[in-house]
Amino acid sequence: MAALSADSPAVARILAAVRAVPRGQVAGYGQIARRAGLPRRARLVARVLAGNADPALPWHRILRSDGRIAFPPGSPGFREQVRRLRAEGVAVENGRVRMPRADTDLDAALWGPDRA
DNA sequence: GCGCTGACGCGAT
DNA sequence: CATCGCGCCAGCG
Repeated sequence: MAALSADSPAVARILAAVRAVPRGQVAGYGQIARRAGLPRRARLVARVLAGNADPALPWHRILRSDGRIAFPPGSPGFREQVRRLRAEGVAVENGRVRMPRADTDLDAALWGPDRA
């Protein structure tokens, strides 16, 4: 059967975290894992997405922590992801996306919102 | 049971 | 800012 237990609570949380990413926005694998309550499981997130069968799942909004597309440049998955992101208005340059910093909140807390 | 591989992450160079 | 190397976890031969 499924390599990954689709009914596993961990997997369910991961999928939920992925679906929680708003349209036109992106998130990192590690970020998703963290939101799912599974720190250090970024690779697990990747594996879950690889095995997903839900066309409604916004898997294309998931990128590496540095904003880079996880697929090898030029590969089918790569092009498809770029295509979907651009369709949502996300600027993709050279296979990468400007990430709004995972810790903007912390930065604001330390330096102040008007510091920028 | 062991070792390789991968849609990862982060610090060091 | 681009690369390299090492660490982490889970699936598969």
